[in-house]
Amino acid sequence: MEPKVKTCYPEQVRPLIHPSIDDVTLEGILHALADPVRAAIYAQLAASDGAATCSTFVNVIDREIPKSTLSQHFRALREAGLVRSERNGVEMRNKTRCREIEQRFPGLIPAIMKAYMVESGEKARAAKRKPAKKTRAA
Amino acid sequence: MEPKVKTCYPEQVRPLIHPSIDDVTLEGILHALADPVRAAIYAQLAASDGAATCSTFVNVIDREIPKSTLSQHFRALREAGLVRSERNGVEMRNKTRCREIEQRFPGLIPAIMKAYMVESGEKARAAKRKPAKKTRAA
DNA sequence: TCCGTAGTTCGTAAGTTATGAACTATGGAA
DNA sequence: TTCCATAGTTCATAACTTACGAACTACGGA
Repeated sequence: MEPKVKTCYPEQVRPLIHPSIDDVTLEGILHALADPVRAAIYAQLAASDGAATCSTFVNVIDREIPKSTLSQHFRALREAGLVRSERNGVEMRNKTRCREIEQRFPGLIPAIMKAYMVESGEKARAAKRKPAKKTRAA
Repeated sequence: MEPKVKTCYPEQVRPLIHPSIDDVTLEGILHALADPVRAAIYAQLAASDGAATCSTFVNVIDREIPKSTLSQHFRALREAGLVRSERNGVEMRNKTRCREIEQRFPGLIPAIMKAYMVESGEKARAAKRKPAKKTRAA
């Protein structure tokens, strides 16, 4: 019930946490990308690195993802060191930190993304063959 | 409370589940290797692929891992398609399926293992610098 | 000042994981 | 044979993690 000061520097109030590249761990990266939604977000972000906003991804992976869930996924990617987010007015700009990660773990992200493409190619082909089912759900 | 038939073919009773290589997923692999204990087991198994038993790994990662936990970790690695286990008398022989995975996701496992080595190199160096603390635990 | 948009936080329900205790299977010794 | 030790598995449960709706904050116009 405190009067609550309204500051002019929101970044200081709710700072976005970005680990330094030296604190980025393999465990964190694998865990973050082991989630299919986050992998899809990351892949799409990497493919079109013009700094996309969060709400761009409401429909990755062919189902609607609630705002709050998306927000958590972005936090996970950010705190794993995979993306860098910057507030820009009312929205957020997200970019991959692939350059930095490439220096720390050379070849890791490209290999994972390549595997991701292999798999999504397979899925697309399977979906074309019998278009009734979509990948798994009834 | 049934009399319970004792069969001569235990493999048929409690079969070990190994996915076919086509059912191995990127998600499964990343999830399995995102756990530090499993990553250590896999790395050690990959380095010395002479088919190690489970109990060899009671002390990976500088703390004792309970048998039941180890058993679950091996199951996770097996069901992710990362290792193949064969019963051999009273024990189990575990080998990596790296050859197969390399065909399906070329470069993936080598890149992860390389990153793993980068990180464990760092940890070893840090531990040498101040030998009091061991990597994190009190 | 009010409104709409973009995201975050919180509480909770659902799912996952770790581990001790009890169990199964196997190979050898008595 | 029967008994024992060894190697792993299964089960129950406590601890942790995750997903998502509701309520909230922040910003930029009208």
